[in-house]
Amino acid sequence: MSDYSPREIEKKWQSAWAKDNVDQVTEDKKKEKYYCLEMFPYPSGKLHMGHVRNYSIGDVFARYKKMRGYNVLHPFGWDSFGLPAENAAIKNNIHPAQWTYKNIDEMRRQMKDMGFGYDWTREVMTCHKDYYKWEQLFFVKMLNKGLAYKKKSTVNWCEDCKTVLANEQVQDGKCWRCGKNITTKEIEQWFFKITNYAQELLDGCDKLPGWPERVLTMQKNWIGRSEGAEVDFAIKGVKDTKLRIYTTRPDTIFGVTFMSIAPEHPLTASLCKGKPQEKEVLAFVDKIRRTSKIERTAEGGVKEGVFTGSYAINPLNNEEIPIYAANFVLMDYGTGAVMAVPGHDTRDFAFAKKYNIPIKVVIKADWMSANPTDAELKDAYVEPGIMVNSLEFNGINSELAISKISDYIESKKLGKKTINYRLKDWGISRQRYWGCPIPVIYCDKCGMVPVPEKDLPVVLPEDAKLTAIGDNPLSKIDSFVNVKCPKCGGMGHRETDTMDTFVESSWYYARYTAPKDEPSGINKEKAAYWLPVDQYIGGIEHAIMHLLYARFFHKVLRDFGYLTGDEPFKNLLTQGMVIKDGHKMSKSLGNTVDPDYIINKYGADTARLFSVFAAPPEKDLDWNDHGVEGCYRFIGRIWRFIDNNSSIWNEMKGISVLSQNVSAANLSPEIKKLRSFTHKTLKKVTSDIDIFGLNTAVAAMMELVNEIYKIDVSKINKDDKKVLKEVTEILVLMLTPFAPHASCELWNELGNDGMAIQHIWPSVDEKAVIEDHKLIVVQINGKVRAKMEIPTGTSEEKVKKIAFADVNVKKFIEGKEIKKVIYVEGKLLSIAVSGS
RNA sequence: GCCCGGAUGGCGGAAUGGCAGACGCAAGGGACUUAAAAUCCCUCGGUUCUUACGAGCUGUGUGAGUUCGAGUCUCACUCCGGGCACCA
Repeated sequence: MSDYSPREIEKKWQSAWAKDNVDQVTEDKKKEKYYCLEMFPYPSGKLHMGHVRNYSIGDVFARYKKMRGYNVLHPFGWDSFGLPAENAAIKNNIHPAQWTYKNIDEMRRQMKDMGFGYDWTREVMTCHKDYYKWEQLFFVKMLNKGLAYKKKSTVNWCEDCKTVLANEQVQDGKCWRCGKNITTKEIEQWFFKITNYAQELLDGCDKLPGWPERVLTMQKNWIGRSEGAEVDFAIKGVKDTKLRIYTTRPDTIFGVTFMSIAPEHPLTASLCKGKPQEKEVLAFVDKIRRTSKIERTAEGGVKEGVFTGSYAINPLNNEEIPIYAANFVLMDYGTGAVMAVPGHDTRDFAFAKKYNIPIKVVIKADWMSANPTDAELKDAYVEPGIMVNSLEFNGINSELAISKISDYIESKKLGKKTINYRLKDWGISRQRYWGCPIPVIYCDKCGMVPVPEKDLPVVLPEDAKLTAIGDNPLSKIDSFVNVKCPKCGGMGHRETDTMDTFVESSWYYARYTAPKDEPSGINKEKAAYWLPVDQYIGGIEHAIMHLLYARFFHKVLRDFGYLTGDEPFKNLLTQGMVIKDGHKMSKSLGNTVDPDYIINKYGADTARLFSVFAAPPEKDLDWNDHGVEGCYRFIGRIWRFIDNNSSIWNEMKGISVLSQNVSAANLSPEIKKLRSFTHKTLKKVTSDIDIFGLNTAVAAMMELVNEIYKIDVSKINKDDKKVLKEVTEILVLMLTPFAPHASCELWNELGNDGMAIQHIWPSVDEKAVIEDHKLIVVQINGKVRAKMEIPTGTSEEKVKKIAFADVNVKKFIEGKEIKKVIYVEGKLLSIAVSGS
């Protein structure tokens, strides 16, 4: 063997693996399955270190599981629809498809250079009709079930470019292309009724013990279940119309001193009609309508409102209360109208102070008087307390009053108890070209008609002219738009909206189980064998949207009979970002590191090793070029050790030594110690990988190599050599998931046939791990004063006796009173003393 | 504003309530070499005392607390990062 030159051996092994199809899997009922999945990438053009890290973590884990004997599904694909392809198309005058496929080819080459063990026969590309036609089928089914529907909704709109803008295309409230202030526009859009599943998605959070707690917390908060009541307030001087509000605090209803309604509320216009305030209110509504969604939420909490001129009547005490239109009330949450209680809500309090609205206390804390002065009431009192100023409810606890008042409201038919969710339906319409066409045709006679299953896929036409201005390019392709109605045969026109790319990534994990399958898109038997995904790995940025949408889709596909089980991902690992120079690595900041450079200089094994060694997977990784060198040296040290001792491996050729029962009698003490250390390391590496402690697993292997280097190989006997081979084999096998190329090479160099990656994971010789001596630390008043090597199993009495005989211990307890002695078996003796 | 994280040497990081700083990087020293690179070995939180061997004190963002014992648990605070849909 020669010097470690990674690129040569990596190419050699990559082609050997490909030739033998080592990573292809089929359903095998005899083996336990394991589905390991990393989030698929958007083919932006080049792999970045974030990808390298994500896929290295996944590959270590998948290879480890294979060595543990599982039937491992480890697939890969491309999330290949989306906005960047359209932008590139406009900028470089290249078709989005061409740009995308070119990027995929380049990135696939890089992925293969990294030596990731994917079953490439299962590769999917979401922009291919063989993938998205199934999505169109699911859409039609959802439409028929009422899970897909259309409603009016607002989008960012640039008046100059006459185009809809994604949030990303709005910068500081301005159009990124022309710089003009953007406005909003109401258009008909498609939605998925994810809210139908709100409760199940919430309940499911408690059935996912393999997910990080913080991701579940975020999802729960996002779904945002709240219990409250809807109450109808009459409007003074208006007969049939009532103003319906939603509140989570019915206990504060006697403290209402004004009402806030959303500017877009359908009643706003009529409430101010003919009043002196009409002009002002309409101007306010117009201003809010024109502010973009982003701006409106990014205003930094400036609360604004105008009095509409109308009054509502509190149904519980008949008080007249002014109605305000307010910028902070949202039309798409609750009922779009809020009863405002400044005495017990901080936001209402601030608003009341600003507009000089009275503040009324209805819940009293111990320190409060029933009618506190302004000086006394510096802020809203939001805690529970005793009810006051609330007629027959006075004197009871406010928490009890919530249900009492709700019951009262229901019994008097003034409103009803309700459960609300913050979760909104998922808007999937995009006025974009590079996406999955929504399979619907509009006919003057028959109305909206879904495309029949036999006519799917609705193929995205290739001859689109992409520009940054004007309507969706699809709407300008006559051959696409003008089609016959599937129902009556008369002329109709196609829907030109395409779907949000989150739709593609919501079910790809299921498609991988049978990626070529016809005619249903998901093969039930194969999906049932492989799903759920046992380990899902991806960035924390997908903690809410992607993961929630995929969970939703899984439930929908389950209800359609495609899938079994309620959840798609059993265990989830959210990995941190790759940081350089204090910032997230990104093209725009110019602090990217090219993986090709690392691979060419140090090899894929080093790149893989470093990306899992430098930080624990869940944490952000601070990239440092020097650190890479250390991992390269580590592989080099193993390489040289094996190379320098080839005579030993030759001598041992054909002798199986792995985890043998070695008779300790003939071994020299150092070798005996080394064997024990090796099995301890194996135990640690195994349990570390199981819990994704990949950085400490690598550190443990480095320690083992340091120990191996302490052995003087020239002085060891024949039995010692056997053990040395065992030790080295265990090391190489442990290294295999991390650095598969070098490991395969070294495995053969040790005189073994076959591939290390197909070898079974070594097992721990528990006997070798047992220690005959234990190190006992002696603490006096919490400070370490002595360390003692004591034979394992020594009695507490004897340990104490030895400790108290220690010179240093004596020094620190001399002349002092011993208050307490605590012994922790085989570990520590703690002595508490007092006095001087 | 709300929610979720985090803070340990010059740096990345390690530590079931039990020896703080494993492992790696950087730095310094030595061996090998004509030399350099590579490699191999040693030292490496701060500080005081000691010729030395060594011994002591101090130290995990700040301040309290619980405990024989706290980086780890509790409370209050400071700073940093991430997320957000002003949620009635």
